[in-house]
Amino acid sequence: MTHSVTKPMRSDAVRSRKLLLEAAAAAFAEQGVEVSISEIAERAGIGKGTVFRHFSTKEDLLAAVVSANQTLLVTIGERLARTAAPADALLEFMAAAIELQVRDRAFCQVAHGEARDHPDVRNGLAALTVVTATLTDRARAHGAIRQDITGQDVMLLMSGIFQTASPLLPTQPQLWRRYLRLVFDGMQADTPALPGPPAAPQSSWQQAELAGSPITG
Amino acid sequence: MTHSVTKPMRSDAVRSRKLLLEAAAAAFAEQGVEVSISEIAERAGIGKGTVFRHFSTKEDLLAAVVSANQTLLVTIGERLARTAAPADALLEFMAAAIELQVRDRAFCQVAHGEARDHPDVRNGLAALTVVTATLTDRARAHGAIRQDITGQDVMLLMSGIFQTASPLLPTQPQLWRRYLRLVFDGMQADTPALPGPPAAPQSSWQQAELAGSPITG
Amino acid sequence: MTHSVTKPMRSDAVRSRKLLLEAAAAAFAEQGVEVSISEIAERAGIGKGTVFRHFSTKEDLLAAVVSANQTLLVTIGERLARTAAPADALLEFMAAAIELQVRDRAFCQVAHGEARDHPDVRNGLAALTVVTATLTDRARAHGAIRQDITGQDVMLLMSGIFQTASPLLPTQPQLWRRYLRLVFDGMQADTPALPGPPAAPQSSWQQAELAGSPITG
Amino acid sequence: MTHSVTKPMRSDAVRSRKLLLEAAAAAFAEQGVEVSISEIAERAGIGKGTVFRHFSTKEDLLAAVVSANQTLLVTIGERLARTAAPADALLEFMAAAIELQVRDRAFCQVAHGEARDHPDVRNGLAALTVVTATLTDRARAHGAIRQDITGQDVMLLMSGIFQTASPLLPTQPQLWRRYLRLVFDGMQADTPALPGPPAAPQSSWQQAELAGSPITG
DNA sequence: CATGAATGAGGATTCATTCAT
DNA sequence: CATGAATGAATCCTCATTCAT
Repeated sequence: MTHSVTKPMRSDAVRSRKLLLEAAAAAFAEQGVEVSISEIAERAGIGKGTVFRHFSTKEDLLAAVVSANQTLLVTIGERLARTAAPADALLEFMAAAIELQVRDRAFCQVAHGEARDHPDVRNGLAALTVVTATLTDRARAHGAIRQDITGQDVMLLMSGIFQTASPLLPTQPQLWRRYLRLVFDGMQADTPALPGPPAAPQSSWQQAELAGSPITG
Repeated sequence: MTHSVTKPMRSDAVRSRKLLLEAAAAAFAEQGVEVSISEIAERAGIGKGTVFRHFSTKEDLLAAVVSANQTLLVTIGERLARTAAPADALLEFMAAAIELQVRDRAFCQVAHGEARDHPDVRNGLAALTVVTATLTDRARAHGAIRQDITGQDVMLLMSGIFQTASPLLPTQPQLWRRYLRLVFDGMQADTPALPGPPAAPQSSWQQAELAGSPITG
Repeated sequence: MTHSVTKPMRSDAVRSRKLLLEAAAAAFAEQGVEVSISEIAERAGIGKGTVFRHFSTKEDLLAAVVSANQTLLVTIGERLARTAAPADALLEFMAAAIELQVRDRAFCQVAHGEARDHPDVRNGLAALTVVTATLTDRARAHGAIRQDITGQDVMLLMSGIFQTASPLLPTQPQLWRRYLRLVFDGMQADTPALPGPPAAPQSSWQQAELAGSPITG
Repeated sequence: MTHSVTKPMRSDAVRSRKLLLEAAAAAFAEQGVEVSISEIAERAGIGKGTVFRHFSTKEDLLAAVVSANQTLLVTIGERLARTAAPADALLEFMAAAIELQVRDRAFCQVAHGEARDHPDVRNGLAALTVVTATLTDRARAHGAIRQDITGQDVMLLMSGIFQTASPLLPTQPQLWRRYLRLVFDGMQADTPALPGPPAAPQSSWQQAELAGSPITG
């Protein structure tokens, strides 16, 4: 990940990389993963070749953008875990995650499998899983949410909420708050246990892949 | 809709069309709208040209698959509205919709704008909106859900739930039941009003298009 | 060409063939040789398969239409040769040919090589060449045109005139009369001999093909 | 037109573009507008993608080839207007135009409407119209041609002559001289006025389009 | 015999990626 | 090292022709 043993980047290369990542983040967010490398390069004001100098495939670039978001979220989650009360910390974390992602078309696609095999994305997801579990466990321990909710449930619910609100984002940019509130109410509901086991940990993605889709068979 | 005056289809054409629609439904569900016509044709065991004989563009084919799903849902919803108690009707309708769509990758993309301009899809959505509103209004009138939930909210929540559960579908095909329960609990919660206005009716999609995205600006 | 030894056509087949030829003539005239067999069949009110029952390739159909025009012209030319004065006969023949063809987009394309290899077209052209030469020779013998104009020249000039006027046909349908008059004046001009030899007889088309194009080489 | 502020093209791009334009000109000339991009690319010895890098549609490529010819002709005409006597200037201009175009199958198709809507072609045609009118007016003013011949007539006649001679080009490449002479004699003929009004100025093409074809109705 | 359903080769175009400048 | 020119595989779609009904 880091380049501590390699020669340090030239300053213009550093600048190019920054421009590229910003442009890519914006482009992926607006248009989804189908946006072309040409357009990203143009938005960054650099040449197409330079994109491939920094990231040897398009998927690497996407993974870099996605994992930067993941890292940011992890940081936010860790801070909240240290500074906020259990219930507040979890709710604020979910709000932050959703607000960050609701504007991001590519993130929805990633949630559905795009680039999920990339090491950086996988690592980011693992870190995110850890911090989400921490926050969830604290909230659960303090009775702020029902007993049968796991960190993995929370991760999926965050993803679901932004996807719920995403279609109407242009006209109702705050709609996600409505559904976050509703879902959080559900997370606190004092009703019989939720049906089925909680979501399995992330490694199930790999198993899923190996197993083949039950739809096809 | 019906073609009572038209000559009936030849049996081989009927068979081809059936194979095609099944193959297309499966392919779109598994791989999303990006799946190629060639692959669909191959899976159906027919020639590429035959696909275009039945649907003159790829988008028409997608719209046919999507609107068939929409029609099925509308039928289910209408039956439930006649036969089931208000709260049960709504819950069962949501369950049916989610179960039908959770397996469908293309449906997620449609929820995010793909093919939404196709007349068949638009009509299907309108019909779906009507029946969802009916069921929601009944449930609300009977006090089965909180007062500030609209049919449009329900449509978005259904879409969100299947998208929540979709990533883990291969290993945990029943996971959506968990989140449907949780959301339905949230829909019944006796807490202060949900923040913000409910989702605007569907026509806001068009307005959104005209208004341009606030993200880009 | 004729089917004297074969079984006579069924009356519905005769009717289909007539409808087909009329529709094809109109379609080729309006849209050129690129018009699709589907459209021709539809205009004729018959099935696509029936087109191929009557003409086993599209080129055969085109050749039939073209050679019907050629035959008609030959008939007109032969009558004029019998009934009109030499100069009038030639001028009227040219007028008839141009008027017939000026509306025909496909004919321009045939003039430039399309279907020229088809036996029927070749035969029609041969017959047309004969009658044109007859009329030209008579006119020349009577001093109605300059001595160095041949029948082949006249054939090419007819073709050129309708192509001159063709682009403006929609707005000025009578424009060809203007250029026929002008060319006919040129054919009578009392000036030094025209440069170069007259056009060679039609067989040169074949030689041309074998020789390859001087442009490419 | 010129790109004085733009970065100069890279030498390899210049070479590709030159190869492409030459190959395209030859291919369109020989085979007409129906020639495939694949074949053009192959003849140019470049990849298919490179064609689209230089011209974003096939029609743009065709327009580039056609308008290069138009520009060349305009230049020739303007020089002749400055340097030659009125009658000679017109005759030489017609000769140059015909010689340039007689080899060009695509040009015939353009004369019949192909690509006429492309801005470059339209502009080229307008410029060609202007210079032809200038030369024609001078010749008429000096009594070198009859009074009722307009520039528009001359443009159509040039087009007609090369189309007259085009079919026999491979075996008789100089045949057009024969018909140019004949037509020019006709343009000088001292006979009663030519029938009908002269050809309308070029804008009639547009009117024609709007009016619909009298053939179809 | 007529029909139109099925076919698949072929065409224009896009775009991630490679490589000469 | 940055650039953008070149590449060609892959995509959607058309249409002459074949063949089952």
